Amino acid sequence: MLLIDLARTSAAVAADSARLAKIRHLAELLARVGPEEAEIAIAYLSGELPQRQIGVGWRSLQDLPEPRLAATATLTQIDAFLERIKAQSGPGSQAARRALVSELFGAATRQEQTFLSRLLTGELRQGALDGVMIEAIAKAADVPSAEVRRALMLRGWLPAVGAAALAGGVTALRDFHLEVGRPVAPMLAQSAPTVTAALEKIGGPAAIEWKLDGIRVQAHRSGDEVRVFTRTLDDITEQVPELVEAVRGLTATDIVLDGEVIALRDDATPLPFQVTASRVATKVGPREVPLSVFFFDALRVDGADLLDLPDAERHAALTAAVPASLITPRLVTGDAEEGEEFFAEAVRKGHEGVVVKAPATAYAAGRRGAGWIKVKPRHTLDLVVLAAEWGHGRREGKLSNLHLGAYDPETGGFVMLGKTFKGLTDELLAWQTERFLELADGPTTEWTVPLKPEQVVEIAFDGVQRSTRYEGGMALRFARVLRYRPDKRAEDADTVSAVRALLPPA
DNA sequence: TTCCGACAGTGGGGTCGCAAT
DNA sequence: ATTGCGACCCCACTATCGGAA
Repeated sequence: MLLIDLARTSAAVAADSARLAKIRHLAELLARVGPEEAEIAIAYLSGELPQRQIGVGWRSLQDLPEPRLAATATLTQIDAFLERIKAQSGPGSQAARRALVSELFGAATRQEQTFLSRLLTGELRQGALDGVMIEAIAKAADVPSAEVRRALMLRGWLPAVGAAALAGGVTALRDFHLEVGRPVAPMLAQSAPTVTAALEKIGGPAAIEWKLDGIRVQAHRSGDEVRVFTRTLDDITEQVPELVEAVRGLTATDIVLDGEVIALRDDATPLPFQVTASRVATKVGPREVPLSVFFFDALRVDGADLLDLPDAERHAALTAAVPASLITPRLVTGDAEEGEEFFAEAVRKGHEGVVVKAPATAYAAGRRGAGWIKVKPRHTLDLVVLAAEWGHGRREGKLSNLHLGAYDPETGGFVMLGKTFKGLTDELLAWQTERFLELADGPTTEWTVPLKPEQVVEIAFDGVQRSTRYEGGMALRFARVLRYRPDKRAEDADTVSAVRALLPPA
């Protein structure tokens, strides 16, 4: 199959807003692709690469050669080429990559170039990724989409699942099983503003667990062999020896556990997320900060798969196999007041919040099902918009991303604390574009419009963290817009010292 | 007919490793 | 030694479609 076939399908998918039409376009193409190229086609059309990453990002795709007129490249050829690009390493590798990228794009038509650069930068923008592709595979292979979804959870890689479905139907999909050593796509959580709201959503007693601000891990053990994977199924075994030892210390030898690694102080309160992230990312050099691990789910214990069991039964298996010191604190209750107090206690101890879990829910990966609901405290500040950036994609032509500042009464100036683009409705985007063009003041760059510091905006965020990026030495975590405050003047905005007071101890 | 679950899109700060400067 | 890029960790929110109610 030719790359241009995929590029055309992608364009057709992008042109139709209806999801069913997108699925039809994708399924039609999948029906035509041969077994050798099925994985590549599914990967590309769901915005992924068989190589996963090849070391080429937006910057490497800035100056591309003129396109050709004739499209001749096959999927197999493109795949082999990307493999070559990925294989470059050592001194001279960046130049070699550039040369190969140039060769690849020089042999492509304009439409192929567009498709390839979007694919390589991870911005396919066709309104279809894994979720829609699952439906397209189900349609093309004439199998229930639930079967595709389940196989994906177990295998963690949709192109492989899709190729199997196209070649062997439901029978092939049912051949995917939980394998110790191969990571399962992790179950994710929705969110709610309060524990009370979360309990209402679940509609009965629920398990409430501390939400630790660390890194999600899935630990597999078979005999003495232990492997540890992240949320995106990357293998981080070498970076977390403490976790490996903890799992080796269990009596169960055939086990798959879900949990969180985190760096704690001596008094068991959590260190900032940055500390945990730094420790886990470090492959070479000293490991001064110790890591702790807390498990909250068991997917397999002593050869028994638990995925389809309700949460309560999986947790019973977890407590039977793992000592309490390695299990996330948990309370089962239907009482909202008791639940709120448990949440407050977790927050008092410095943790991120809680996760509320419906007792009957099976382990379901991929979808953010209503089985798990996270609850975190929310802070707010009134800040001043210092600049705005032009948006991309569906926000093109709109001023989208805001630079946020706190008031400094000592200088009469403003200290930048970060940016946000979240929480804006289309209406608000339109309004702020007009408003900010009126406030524009100073040298505009290609993307950024500096503003007179007059517009106050109420911002929600999860916390204040230390920053080397901003002069004030602080940045907001997960900032989002709540509403504009036309009633406030810039001098009425929250002050730098008020923000500093929210900074946790080092 | 209305409601709501699931999905895709739009980007945020921070960290590391690696190659180039 | 420093800088820039790519890849990864954490992530919130809105718009939209289409099946459920």
